[in-house]
Amino acid sequence: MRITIKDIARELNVHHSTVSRAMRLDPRIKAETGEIIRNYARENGYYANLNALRLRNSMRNVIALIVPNINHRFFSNIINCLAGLCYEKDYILSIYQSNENFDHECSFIKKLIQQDVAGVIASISDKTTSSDHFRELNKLNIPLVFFDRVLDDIKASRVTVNNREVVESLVVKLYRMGRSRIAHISGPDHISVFHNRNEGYLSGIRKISSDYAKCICIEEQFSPESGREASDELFSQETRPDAIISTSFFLTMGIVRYLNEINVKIPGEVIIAGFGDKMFNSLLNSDIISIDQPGKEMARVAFDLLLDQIEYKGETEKFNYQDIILKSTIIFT
Amino acid sequence: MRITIKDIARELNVHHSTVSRAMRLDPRIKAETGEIIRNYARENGYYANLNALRLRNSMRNVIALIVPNINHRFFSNIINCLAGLCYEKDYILSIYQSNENFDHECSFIKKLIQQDVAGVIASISDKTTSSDHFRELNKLNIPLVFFDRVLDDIKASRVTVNNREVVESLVVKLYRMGRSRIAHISGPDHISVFHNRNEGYLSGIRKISSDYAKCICIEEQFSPESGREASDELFSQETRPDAIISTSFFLTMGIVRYLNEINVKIPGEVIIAGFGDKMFNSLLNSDIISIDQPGKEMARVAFDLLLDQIEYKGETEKFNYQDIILKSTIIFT
DNA sequence: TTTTTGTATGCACACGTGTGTATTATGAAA
DNA sequence: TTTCATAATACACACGTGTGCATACAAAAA
Repeated sequence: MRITIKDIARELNVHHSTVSRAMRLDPRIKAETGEIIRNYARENGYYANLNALRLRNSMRNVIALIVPNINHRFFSNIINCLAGLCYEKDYILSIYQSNENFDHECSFIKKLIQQDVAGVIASISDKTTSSDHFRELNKLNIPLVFFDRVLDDIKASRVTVNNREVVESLVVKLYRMGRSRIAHISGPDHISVFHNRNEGYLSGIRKISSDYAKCICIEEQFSPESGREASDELFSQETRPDAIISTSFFLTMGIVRYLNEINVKIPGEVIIAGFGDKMFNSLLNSDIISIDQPGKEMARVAFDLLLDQIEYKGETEKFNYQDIILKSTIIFT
Repeated sequence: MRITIKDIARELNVHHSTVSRAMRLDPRIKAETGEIIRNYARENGYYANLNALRLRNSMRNVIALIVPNINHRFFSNIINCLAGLCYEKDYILSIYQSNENFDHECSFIKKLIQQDVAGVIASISDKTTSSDHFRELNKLNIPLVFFDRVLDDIKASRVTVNNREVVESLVVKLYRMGRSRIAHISGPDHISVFHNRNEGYLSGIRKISSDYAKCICIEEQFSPESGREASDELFSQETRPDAIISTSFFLTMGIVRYLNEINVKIPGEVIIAGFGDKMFNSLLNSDIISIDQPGKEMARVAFDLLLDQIEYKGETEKFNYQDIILKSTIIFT
């Protein structure tokens, strides 16, 4: 199959260690011999076997990424950024998609460990409640950084956005814009992201002392349909909302369509604020308020934190895990 | 660091080969001994070293995927599907993003070879004109399948969609709908996908014997801005189009916005047909005709073709490379 | 008891590389 | 020619695992 240093050695009647040294330009090999060997290697398409190298040097140059779903703008953006960063630093990025499946997530951890990865960057599935499988990484001192959807009870750095604060301040801002019946269409409360948004929502409602507080947590996969159903629930009640905060673009799609159908004016009768790209939100209706997540920055910070852990050589117990909270921005125009 | 079979062997006063056999449930190891060993291994968190396994068994369980850009719905959808397929078949999917950069693509090939991957699935960058770097894979008998954006002069299977036919038939259909000034906003002609669409366009125009034929090839990255500029070019000429075929969603965004601004009615005055998700296209205007790419099927077929090559044990020269052309569907509603 | 049969485990090598140390070859000085 | 220093290369082992074969030991048959 592939040619090895032993093949070269046999062919040129030298020892394989000589070939090895020649390839790494070791000065102990005579220049002339080195030339001959390297030429032969080049001409015969020699490639060092990475598995052997890794074994020999216990080399780790793979960074693993676990995400719930690649086919999702937020995550594919993160991947895009991480891919670039890894390329620069000569790491290989191995991507694992849990598909919101807890068992897959567990089995990935095992594979990662076997792979002997340098470190793991992860955003947990929406079924993940226990952190036992991740704790396995701790045991083996494999660096771990969570982003966006995080677990708390485990040694790891975390990068999140200020979900709590941004929703709270959004509620207050909507109140100042004259809205007091503000609804919230959110995700499963056991996921950190949505939990924080829910908390922010409630705390905002308390601040403005409104007696209208409706928070619908969508448990299934976000889709226009579930967005539509949630809005229908809100609008079939006696008191209707005059503002809705939506936690995902696909939900917002359903909400906007529903409102169009029942002829409710945006933003006149109901203001819509949704998490996600301004560009995509404005496709639905240019008056939607967008809460933009700093994906690029998140990737950068997560990567840097992971590298810190990878390069840290001191006592494990003393490592200073970081908990970085980035700011998302509310775009009104 | 991590515990090895040698550590276990030393601890339990047996030979490491005994441990190895015990772990693989070799019947030659006494049940009782096996139990003791496996228990010890479990309790002490033993994980087989994959690099050693790979070296020992010249095991290849990594499939590499090269794509121009992960953060793109078409590709992220493909990745999503491939991730699932790989998971089922116990392959690890290693994803490389060329970022439309030729040098990155070349350097990836080298890394792939070193990695000793089982096979490669690739969609080339828009800068790639030579296939020399991919030919390196041929030399080493590393299975290769192209999808969507393919190279011709190389031993590989290919999965594409019937770009030529679908655009040709679309032109004819638009003609039957009463349109004769059909424009085409496309991508770089040296990329197979766009080349075929362009050919289909021209051939369609010939079929309907129209004397209006405007094909604008966007060379830079697709964006709403470039879509807008292209439409502006079309509409600032004396004869205006009454139908536009757009090659990408982001272009379509720009086109639709431009038409809204200059108050041209869709589909009354101009019919818009765009490649991409029906769901996204209809966000822009529910009357847009969508040309849907069978992403899931493409992933499935590419994966199967790759597995065929991987599992093929006969003479390399005799392998029957496939050239599969899938059908994209035109969605009118 | 000895021989046979079978069972349980150990030994040695292989996979491809890299490196400390030993060995040989080369040339210069004695 | 011998001796020594130095340059050039070979040897042997290690990384962690798996496996054919040899060995050891026990039980059953002779």
